[in-house]
Amino acid sequence: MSPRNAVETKARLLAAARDVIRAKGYSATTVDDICAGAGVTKGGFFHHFAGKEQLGIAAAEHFDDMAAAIFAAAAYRGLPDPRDRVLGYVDFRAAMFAGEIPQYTCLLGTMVQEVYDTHPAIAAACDRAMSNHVRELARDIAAAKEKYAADAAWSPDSLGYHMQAVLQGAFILAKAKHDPTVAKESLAHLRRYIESLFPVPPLSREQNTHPG
Amino acid sequence: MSPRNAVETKARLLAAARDVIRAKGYSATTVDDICAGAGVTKGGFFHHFAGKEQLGIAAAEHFDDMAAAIFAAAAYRGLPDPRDRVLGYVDFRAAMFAGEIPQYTCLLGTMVQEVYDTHPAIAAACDRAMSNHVRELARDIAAAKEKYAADAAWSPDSLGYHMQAVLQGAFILAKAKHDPTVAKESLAHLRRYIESLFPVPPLSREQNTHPG
DNA sequence: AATTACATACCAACTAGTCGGTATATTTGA
DNA sequence: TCAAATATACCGACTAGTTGGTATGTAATT
Repeated sequence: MSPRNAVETKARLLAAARDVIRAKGYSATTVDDICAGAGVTKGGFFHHFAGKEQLGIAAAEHFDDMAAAIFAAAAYRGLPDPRDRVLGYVDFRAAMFAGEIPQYTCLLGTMVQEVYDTHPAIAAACDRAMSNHVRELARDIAAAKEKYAADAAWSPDSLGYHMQAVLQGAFILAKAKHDPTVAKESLAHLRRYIESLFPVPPLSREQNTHPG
Repeated sequence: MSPRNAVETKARLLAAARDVIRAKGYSATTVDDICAGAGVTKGGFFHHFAGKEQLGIAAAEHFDDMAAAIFAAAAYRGLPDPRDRVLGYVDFRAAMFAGEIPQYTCLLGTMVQEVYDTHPAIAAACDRAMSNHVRELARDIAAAKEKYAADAAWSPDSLGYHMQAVLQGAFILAKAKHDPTVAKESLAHLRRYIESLFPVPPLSREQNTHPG
């Protein structure tokens, strides 16, 4: 809360944008909403951002950075087998479905749904952020595929995007029902699918848990 | 375009709402937008709807009715085997990913994403419409499950919702990329999953295509 | 004649963005 | 070292335009 700290004020504005937009959507959130959430006046807002659209772009990039940090630090990332890391990602996301809806839903999907046609610059920022996330995920997917399903026809990227699709759709279900139960069941289906894509050889399971 | 036809005017307003909201989102579409799309003035709009929120609710119900008619008339509905009908549904939806984005995306998912917290009545209408759709779908799923995977742990409803989740997520991917390619690949993953859920006995396939 | 189905004109509230001003840092100059 | 000068960070009132909604009028239908 220290005043006259530009980086911190900007961070508060971005955090407020992240929370308010996830709760009300991009179009319905006013810059006054964000100012109130950040404890800044309009003058301060427009000192840091050229306009509402610029804030949307910056919020998408900020969200990507935050997400990257969270997933990089998650425990499942330390698992030796890439198959376990991919499944661990799904479990990690499933465990997030708790508390208030705006806290676990995705700013990128919420924004791009509304503005894909009216604000192409925001849509492009959301695409970049989502693709960054998929790229990280696809590294583990590619490693697991090489180990357990080298000849399969699908690409690691397509599975990474499919996982994002299930997540985004699960968020919509949770919003429609004001309840994450059905959304979590959808993630359970996704997990079962991924398990089936990477069949574990019954006898050599112990050996396969070794890295490499 | 015949004037003084109340039902047709209301239908034009609902059609305009369906198209404009899918293109711009609920919050960003003004009632003037809808009036312009329907060729009606504001007085006419407020004669038919008590307010913008009432229109949103009616649009959700209208969308459900329209979708029900489309899927009831689709060719795959005539297939004798329920497994083929479930897979036929996925193929039917995949084939829809063509043309302009607002023409194949889902009004319900678009709206509920924005208004789940600010307009609970609209969110409830979207939930009802989506659940109606899933209920129809789950009838075929239940029949296929009884025939091919009677002992499986998942419920027909949960798979129906999972299929909707993949579709809703695929729409978001298509919007982010302004391209349906990745979205269609996600549906291909969904199809592969459903195939694996209903394993066809290798020798008795001919017999199994008989109804009953 | 009465009701329905619209059109037109209008309003109060709200919205993104502007603008002049002020308080705090930071740099400069002696 | 310490002002003076300048740049940065932020405030809050204001504006031009937009928005959902209303009040009133009028032509067609019953």
